[in-house]
Formats: sequence, C-alpha cells, structure tokens
Amino acid sequence: MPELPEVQTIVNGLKDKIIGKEIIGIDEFRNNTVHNKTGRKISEFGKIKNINRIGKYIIISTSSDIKLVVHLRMTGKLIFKENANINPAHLRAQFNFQDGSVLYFDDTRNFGFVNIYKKTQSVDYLRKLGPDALSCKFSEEYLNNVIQKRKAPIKNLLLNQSVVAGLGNIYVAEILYRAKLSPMRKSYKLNFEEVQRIVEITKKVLKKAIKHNGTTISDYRNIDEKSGEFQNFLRIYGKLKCSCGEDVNKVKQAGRTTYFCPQCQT
DNA sequence: ATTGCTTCCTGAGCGC
DNA sequence: TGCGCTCAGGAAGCAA
Repeated sequence: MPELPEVQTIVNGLKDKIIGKEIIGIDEFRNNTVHNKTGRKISEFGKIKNINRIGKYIIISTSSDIKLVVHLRMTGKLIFKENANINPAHLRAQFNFQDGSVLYFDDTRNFGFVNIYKKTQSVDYLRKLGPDALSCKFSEEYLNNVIQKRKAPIKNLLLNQSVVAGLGNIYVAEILYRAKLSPMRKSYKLNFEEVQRIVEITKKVLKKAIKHNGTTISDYRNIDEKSGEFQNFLRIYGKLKCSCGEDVNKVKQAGRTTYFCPQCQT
C-alpha cells in the first residue's frame, strides 16, 4: 500500500513519538511476522535511537546497535498509542516500550514483515535497492544511463526498486502523466530532455505528497490512524476522465493496472 | 541479464 | 442476503 511519501509520513510520526523509548518486548500474534536474526534477546535491544527510510523500508535503529527493518507492503500499518488500549483488527505484532506505550503492526494481507539485524549485518534486499527517489543520487545522468540499456516500458522500469527506490503504482502513474509520457514507451527510446522531466517531476510530486501526508485510497493511515490528503491532488490514478476531456485508459502492464491519457501522454 | 507472469493473503465492491 | 468473481499503494520467485 504505502509508497515513499506514505512511508516518509510514518517515519516522521515515529521520530516524533518513539525516539528514546526502551523496547522491553515484542509480541507476535501471527507466525512469520518478526524475524530476529541478531542472536540476541529482544530485552537487550535498548532504546530507539533513530528512524530512517530507504525506499519503502523503515529502519529503526537502537542504542545497542540493532536495526529493525519494517516493510508494510500493501496493507501494513504502524499505529502508536500511549497506552495498550486498542485491539487492531489484523494485529500481527506489537512493540512494547518501558513507559507503557505501544507500537502496533497491523497488516490485513500478511505481506509485510519486521526483520531484525545487528547494525553491522549486511541486508541483501537493501543492498540491491537503487538510489532513493528523493536522494541526489537519483539524477538525470543516473537515470539516463540506466534507461539507455533497457527495453522494458518506462512504467515497469520506474516500478523496479533496483532502478529507483520508493515509487509505486500510484506515483508512477502521476509522474508519467505530469511528464506527458506514455507508460508504454520503451525506456531506451526516451531522450535526455524526457528523462530530465521524469526526474524533476518525480521529486516535485513526492515532496508535495509528503507535505500532504501521503495518499489514502483505502488502507493507508499514519501512526495516529489519520488519512493522507494527496488523493485530492491525483490527476490520473483511478480517474475516468482526463482534464482534456479524453477518457482515461486502463491497461495492465506486468500485472499492474496502468492509468494514462492517450491524448496527453505520448 | 532482463522481462513479465504467478503467487503470497484477506477483504471490499460489484453483478446476479 | 449471499454467492462468485475481480480487484487492491508490493515484490519475491520463477520460467522463458
């Protein structure tokens, strides 16, 4: 469910609420949710030191050099409460802090996970990620270089987390619409000016979405269970008509729904 | 190496 | 009301 802006909104919320809190335990309510690869007891993890984001991954680091890697996939939510007083419908795990506050991990479809490593452990799936979409490493030169060698449609390439980390189905649709590029265009056929447009618009759209706390279509909520507001700024994803009057086309690309306007996007 | 299809899982929304 | 079908902000794991 969540893409970069939604994950960033969650990270911002967590920074506000849980830095400095000591983890005293993690309860698991569904199998295969929490994977502790540290060889250490959860009671030894210490206090939350920092929270970061790489692509759609949330990285929570602690004072005893542990990192908790959380991925929410389609329906995962993190919900923070000062007291353990709610019972989320699809609770998979909860983090208990020394002061009685709780972080719930709720996930309807069971696709998400919490993996725990020592700081020094190398994490394969993180190593394989491309540059984060908001980092300066995701530049015109970088994307142009990657794109020249690829035959896949530009939409599929932008969804590939090893090319650029953080984009998902909604934001790729919005970016290509605003860049006036057809999602079906073969990557290597884009010229440098078009690549520039993609990179520039990507950063602009993501920043604006973060400012509006992400996009809520159905499941996504921040850690206070509040919806985002960027759905009010969507121009193509989920739309029936383009502002030009043309019907929005809906096709499948690599198993995912693509929305585009055949008039405006070429 | 790159690509795209299938799969994991649950629930919402729709037509009948 | 209820059944069956399709669809969903993701990404591993395959096979070609």
